[in-house]
Amino acid sequence: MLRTHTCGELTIASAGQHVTLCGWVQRSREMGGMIFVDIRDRYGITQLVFNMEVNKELCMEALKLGREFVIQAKGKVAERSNKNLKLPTGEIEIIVDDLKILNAAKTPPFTIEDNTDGGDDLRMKYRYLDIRRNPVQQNIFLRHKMAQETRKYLDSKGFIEIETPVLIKSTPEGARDFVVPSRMNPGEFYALPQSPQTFKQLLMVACMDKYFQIVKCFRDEDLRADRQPEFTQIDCEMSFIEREDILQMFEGMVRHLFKNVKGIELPALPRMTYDDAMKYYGNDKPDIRFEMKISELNDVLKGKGFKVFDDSELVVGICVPGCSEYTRKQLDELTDFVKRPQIGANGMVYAKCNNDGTIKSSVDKFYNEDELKKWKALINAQNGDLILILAGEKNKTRKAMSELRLEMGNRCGLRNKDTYAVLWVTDFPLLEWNEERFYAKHHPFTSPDEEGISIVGQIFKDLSFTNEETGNDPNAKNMGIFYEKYKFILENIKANAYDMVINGVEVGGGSIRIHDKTLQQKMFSILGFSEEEAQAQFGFLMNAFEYGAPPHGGIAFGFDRLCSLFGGTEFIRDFIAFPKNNSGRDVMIDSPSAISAEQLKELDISVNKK
RNA sequence: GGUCGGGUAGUUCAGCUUGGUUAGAAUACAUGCCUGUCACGCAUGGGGUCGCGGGUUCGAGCCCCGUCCCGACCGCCA
Repeated sequence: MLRTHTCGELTIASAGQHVTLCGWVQRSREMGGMIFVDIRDRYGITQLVFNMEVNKELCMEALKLGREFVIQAKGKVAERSNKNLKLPTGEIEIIVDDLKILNAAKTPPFTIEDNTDGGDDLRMKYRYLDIRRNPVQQNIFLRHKMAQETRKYLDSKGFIEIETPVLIKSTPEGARDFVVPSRMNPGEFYALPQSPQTFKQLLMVACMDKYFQIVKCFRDEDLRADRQPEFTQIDCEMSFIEREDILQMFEGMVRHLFKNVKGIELPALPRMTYDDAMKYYGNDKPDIRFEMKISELNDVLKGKGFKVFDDSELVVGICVPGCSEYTRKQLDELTDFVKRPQIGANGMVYAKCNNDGTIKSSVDKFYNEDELKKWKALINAQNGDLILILAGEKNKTRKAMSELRLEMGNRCGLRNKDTYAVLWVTDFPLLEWNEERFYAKHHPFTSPDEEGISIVGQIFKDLSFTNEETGNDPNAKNMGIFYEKYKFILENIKANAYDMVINGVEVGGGSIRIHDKTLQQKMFSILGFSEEEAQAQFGFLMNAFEYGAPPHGGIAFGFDRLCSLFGGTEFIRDFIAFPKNNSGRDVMIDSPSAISAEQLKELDISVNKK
């Protein structure tokens, strides 16, 4: 060992000991006759002292030290005459008698300090220096702790960790695949998994019963602050269970994590249906750290001659507590906020519930004081509150109001990052209509709820939904006829699916899966797959279902997001050792990059030159 | 694919509204002084392709057009 101790462990109790420390030079302070050098490693910082009068030669060595030099220092632990109570090791220092420079260092491009002067781009380029900084280290330690506690909990519940392959098969549903050419099979490609979904289901067929994996997944879609092209999931699946078993098991997991990582005892998780989430929060991942629920106001506000409301499908309002004194300027800001193209509202109506009981609105022309009082009652506003109203097409208006609600939550300081509101959102729609066909909202292996299963059965029975009738071809006209006939019914089928939401962030989602080949085939039909396509892409799964598939279901958590939430930010990049930038590039290793003509030839691939 | 913001010293930024002297500050770095500092202090100094290309103008860091890069968001993310 090159060291006897780390830079974070020596205290007054060690005074008098002769020790050897290794680490990086944080900073040196030259005082003429004395030199103080802070030496840093993963564990902390310790002060080294050199004295001109005691050992001039050693001081001359110490003067050569620059920031981030790697050194080994031997010396005696001594109590400081001037203690620094800000440091855990601040009561002692090392009176150095031997100093070795293990490696010199160039001056780093940014300061290695908690509040660095480096910008994001530069820090990513020199991520190995960035990671030396304490806040980044803390994030990485947090992630480690989260992973260990996750394993501890799941292991204690009898889950076994099984690795699934990374080189798999491209499928048309869902996100774009990252694709890997196969040299041995020219012209053919593997795909990297978007999730180990089908493999974990096959493990259930294989009697593994309770499976988990902390696993990298890949999606070739545009990035966000909370989205990376490669990310980590806590992927789980169980057999012989119902929805309730999964909710209990993983409520237990998140409670375990909060307790053991954050020291927080979480209350029992509330549950909300998707329909209620959309109605009251305008969003399927509501932030319930604060109330400010959305009220639907059609009954009272429509039909009074205000054309904007009268022509709207939906009029919604929120009551912002204590904001009746908002100025014209602030209200204009909010109007601009909701009119931004990303939000897309046409305007905003407000009503101030003044402290004296009067109400002043932006539509006084159309609504008298009595009408406004009805608003106030309907929305349950108090004197001093501000009512904000948006109107328009239902989904768009809900979405806009959701954004406005979150903005007002921010403005009112109701979205504290140290407060955690965790809930389950349940009963999602099974299918989503998109222009010409249905897509699975969760994924095509999701089971409809009990009612949905019988509806699907009924549809196929009614119709004798056979190949002759529809061709089972998504492009065929008769598929269109099928959709036309059953769109409304299909749209309203609920999935046996659930999401876990923390502070307005979807951290996990799962479902009870289909384990019956026939039902799975029907689902693929509804999604517009021909029998041949379904067989070609998912035959391996449906074949497996013929050999005794147990009822099963599971869930997957976005591990990076979970870590970032526990760390109090929404930037998952901060919790990934080597993240990609906005354009999917790793600026440190400069990837992706071109490959050689030789490699291309071996892979039988040609690239279009720009 | 789209909207918005940004790109000026090693680094983080100011300067741009209203074009005009040698482009500034902080920090980092270098040198000197300093025996109890710990964001040490003091003094001195070096350091600039104002992202790139074009245009307008007597004159462009500043105005216009294009382009590249970075960030946030919308679309997208079963």
